[in-house]
Amino acid sequence: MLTIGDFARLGRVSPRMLRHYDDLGLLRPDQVDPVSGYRFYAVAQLTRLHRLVALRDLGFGLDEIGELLDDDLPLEQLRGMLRMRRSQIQQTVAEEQARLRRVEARLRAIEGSNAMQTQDVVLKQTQPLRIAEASGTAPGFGSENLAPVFGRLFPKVFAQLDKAGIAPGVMVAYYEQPDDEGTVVVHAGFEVGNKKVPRTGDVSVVELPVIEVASVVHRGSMDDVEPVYESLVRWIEDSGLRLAGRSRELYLQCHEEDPSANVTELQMPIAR
Amino acid sequence: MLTIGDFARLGRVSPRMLRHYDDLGLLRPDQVDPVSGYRFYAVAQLTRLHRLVALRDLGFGLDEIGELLDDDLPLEQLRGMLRMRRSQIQQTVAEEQARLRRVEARLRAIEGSNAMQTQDVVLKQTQPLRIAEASGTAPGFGSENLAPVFGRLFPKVFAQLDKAGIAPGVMVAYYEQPDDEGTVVVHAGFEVGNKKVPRTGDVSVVELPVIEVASVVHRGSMDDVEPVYESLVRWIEDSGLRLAGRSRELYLQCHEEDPSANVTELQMPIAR
DNA sequence: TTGCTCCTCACGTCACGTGAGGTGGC
DNA sequence: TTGCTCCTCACGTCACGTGAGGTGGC
Repeated sequence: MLTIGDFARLGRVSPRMLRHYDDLGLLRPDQVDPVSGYRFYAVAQLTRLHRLVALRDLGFGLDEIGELLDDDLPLEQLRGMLRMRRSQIQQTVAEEQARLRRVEARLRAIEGSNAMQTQDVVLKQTQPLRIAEASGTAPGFGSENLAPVFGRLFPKVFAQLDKAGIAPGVMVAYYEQPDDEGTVVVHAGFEVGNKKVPRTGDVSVVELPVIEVASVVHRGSMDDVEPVYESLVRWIEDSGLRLAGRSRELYLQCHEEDPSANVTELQMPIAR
Repeated sequence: MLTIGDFARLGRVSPRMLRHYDDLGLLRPDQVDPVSGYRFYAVAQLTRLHRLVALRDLGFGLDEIGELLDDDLPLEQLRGMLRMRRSQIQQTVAEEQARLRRVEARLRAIEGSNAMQTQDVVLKQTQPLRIAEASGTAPGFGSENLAPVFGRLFPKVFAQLDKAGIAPGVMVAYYEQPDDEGTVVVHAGFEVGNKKVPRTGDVSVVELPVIEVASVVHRGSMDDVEPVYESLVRWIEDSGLRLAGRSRELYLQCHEEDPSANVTELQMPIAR
């Protein structure tokens, strides 16, 4: 018969763990002194402790170990739990490897001294977004191409909403894949939440799908957005991800008079 | 100015998180209503939230993020923290992959239906072990070869300890690498803790090094140990580890009259 | 009035580590 | 008497999730 300290040394665990396993009913001492409460363990119990530790080292929680220690656990259930554990670990490994790629991308970015730009890139699901929008075409990207199109589209949508008495939400633009000559279809409009919007010829209501994006917040004029997009694309490639479509832009704060105070979120759809 | 709910939706976090970051001083609201305690955020604060989330996604703790969000953090320190993070993640990945191999080994063991034997294998550091021992040679492994040697060695060491008035601890044996003809040097003795043992010609005191072992508890007669050793070796190979020396045996419970109640721990040194 | 959002506690999570405060045998 | 071991609470860990109980504006 062994004291808790001796049994703990034998099993290479702490006495605290043995008390914990006792509390949870996973490994009861062979005997307990009714007066002092001292726990006494039999050497033969080392088998069960060993099994418990082995399962813990496989990453099972103590609640699962409670089931697994059951002597007449059906083999099929053991197999099932091991398979589940396997796929959980596989997922953990994949996640940590992706995280590792992102850390390494950041380290490379520091060397390349574009540290500022990649500080703030975040992977996330987009918020659900229901917008009233109009579309048009621009001969390419860049403020010089897009500004005139936005100049037509936004007021048009705004006027429609105003006429219907709907307060517009955040200003949004998104793009379709440009054709071979670089011509790009531009969608521009405002978030409308769940409000009913009368349909007219030019303005339609679209629910943008919830997708996974790499997102970065740009502060200042959209004239200066080009390098931010560049580093966003580089970040995505550096992180071992793939671009999966054209970007969305959310003009979160937009003052004509002071573009330096503008805040724009750039979202690029990604795939793994 | 945004309420906490709006800002949370924008940043794809929960209001609870924003309150938590406020409590920790990581992201203070732009304004707080002194009467109601309502928090109000500026759109421009999305930059900082984004940076915070990005760092969190790299696996930094919130205490570290507190340092990293400091605007005039020296570049060298940022680099240092990223490198540390990288090596931590690399270690996590390595550990999880090792764990994955062990789970897969268990699954294979189930199919091979030697499930019982591999249930209890555990990786651990050996306990510090100081023993009084004598050595001899046996023509090979197996009870028929070892029993006569043990029959000479154990009584000899026991007698020495008895003469010196020292209570012997657990009975231990370990082996050296067998030579080409299979002849093996056998060491056998008893744990003596820190007690002083008089040195004599035949009995010497040895501190066994603390090493990493794969350990399994065998119950019953040592005549039946062979298949246990076999599955232990298979487990080691299956887990992607290497054998690194000969085994130790700890006879934790040893009754001549009822060998079926015996408890023996088998330890095999391993390397990664 | 009913929802909705906001607020501040405060408990729960997971597997223990770490005292605090006290007891019993050498 | 001094160490050593044992005991039972009970707090702390980490980043929040989840009520509970209450308030304020549409």
